[in-house]
Amino acid sequence: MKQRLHTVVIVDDHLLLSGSLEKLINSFEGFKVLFHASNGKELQHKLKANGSAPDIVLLDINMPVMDGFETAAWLTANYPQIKFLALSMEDDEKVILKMLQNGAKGYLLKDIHPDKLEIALCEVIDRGYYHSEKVAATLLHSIQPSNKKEEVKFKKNELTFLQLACSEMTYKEIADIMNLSPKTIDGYRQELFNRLNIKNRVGLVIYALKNNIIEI
Amino acid sequence: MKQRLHTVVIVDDHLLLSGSLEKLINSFEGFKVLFHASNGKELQHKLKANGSAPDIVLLDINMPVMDGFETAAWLTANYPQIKFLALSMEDDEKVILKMLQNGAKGYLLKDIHPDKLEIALCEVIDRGYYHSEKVAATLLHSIQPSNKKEEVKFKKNELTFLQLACSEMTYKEIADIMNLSPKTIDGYRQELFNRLNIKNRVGLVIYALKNNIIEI
DNA sequence: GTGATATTCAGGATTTTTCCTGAATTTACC
DNA sequence: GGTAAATTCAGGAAAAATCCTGAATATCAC
Repeated sequence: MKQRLHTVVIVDDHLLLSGSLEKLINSFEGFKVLFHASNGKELQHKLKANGSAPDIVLLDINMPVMDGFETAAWLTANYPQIKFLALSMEDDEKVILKMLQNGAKGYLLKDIHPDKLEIALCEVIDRGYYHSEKVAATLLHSIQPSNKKEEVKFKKNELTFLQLACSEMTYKEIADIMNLSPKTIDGYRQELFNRLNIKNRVGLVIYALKNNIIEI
Repeated sequence: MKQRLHTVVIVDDHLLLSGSLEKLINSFEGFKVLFHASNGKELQHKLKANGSAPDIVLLDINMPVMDGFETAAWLTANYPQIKFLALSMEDDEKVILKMLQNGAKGYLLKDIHPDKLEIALCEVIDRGYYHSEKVAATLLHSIQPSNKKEEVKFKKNELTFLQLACSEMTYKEIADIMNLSPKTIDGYRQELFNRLNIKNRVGLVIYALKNNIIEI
């Protein structure tokens, strides 16, 4: 005979995906979707309203209101018994690591084959986690060449300056906004040029974009 | 009694979405998914191999190998009897217009409710097209203020300069590469500043990024 | 406190960017 | 050919960015 149904909750702002995912998951033997939420806040409310917690949460990362990172942290803190899998489009190494650090039991790319999803759900139930070859490789890679490129950290003022430098403001105007002397701003600039190994302000903009420090 | 089944083909590189979409669509009355393709090239092959053409194609826009625009043009040219709906994450006005110009019978955002998909499919069968309120509004907007912001075109040299300006090179270095006097480059710069209404080189970089003139 | 370190800021100089005007040359068109 | 328009380029100057060194101040550990 079959064991009881494992319950799943889907958190994703793309209704079309979450809706059709539900059909797919319900077609798997032994799994049933309890409900959806389109962001973390909604998940919080529905979990509180709904008495019973699901076995598994499928958690999208890119969401409005309360994104996957926050939601992951909250789930880990408040519902440690719920196992959740991160669901995302891109395989950004930093993003993967952050989600796993926040307690995700696995990381699924949205371009996987549907059969893989069934495998992943079963493995999470049976072994407590699921890691695709791709993610496993990423994990391996993340610990190997860590000595090569050391972490670049920014102090709060440096970050503010970096963001403001990606605008049409002059350094003098930036100094006014930050309530600092233009000479201090010049110091920030010089320090960043050295640390990031760039030659001019355009380099700053490119760096900020590549490292997701600003959006355009 | 029910009329014959309407056939659907899904073209999307996200297997998870296309796989679960299949379940969803098959659950709609009167619709059946024939097959998937993960890009335009694959669709071409499968259409040729498969004798019968589907009634409807759901066409993702962002795909590798052969994207939605190319595929749309090819479908319109070679299979005019197939009605296809564009499927996308973003509601970029230019993208919507381009797909509709290329023959799409409608434009679906991936965050719509699954019920909307059923409505869209039925309307495409019955009326030949489907336009959500959002897309209809975009269409309206695109024809109204068209007189306000006129098209911005670039000459070949201007474009080259614009791209090179988004680097750490000085204008003198750019002039050397383009085999022109630094004063000519200065002329390009000034002309672009005026036309694009920007104040400095950072503005150029931002403009180039926003308008997909460069990639980072 | 006291020394070490980090932060803020100045002086001063050079390079680059930005701006304005106009001239020489090329191209387009009738 | 001749005229209009576009393109290329110069002179010259002000503003901004870039670079280097060092000093005053604040912060922190002990």
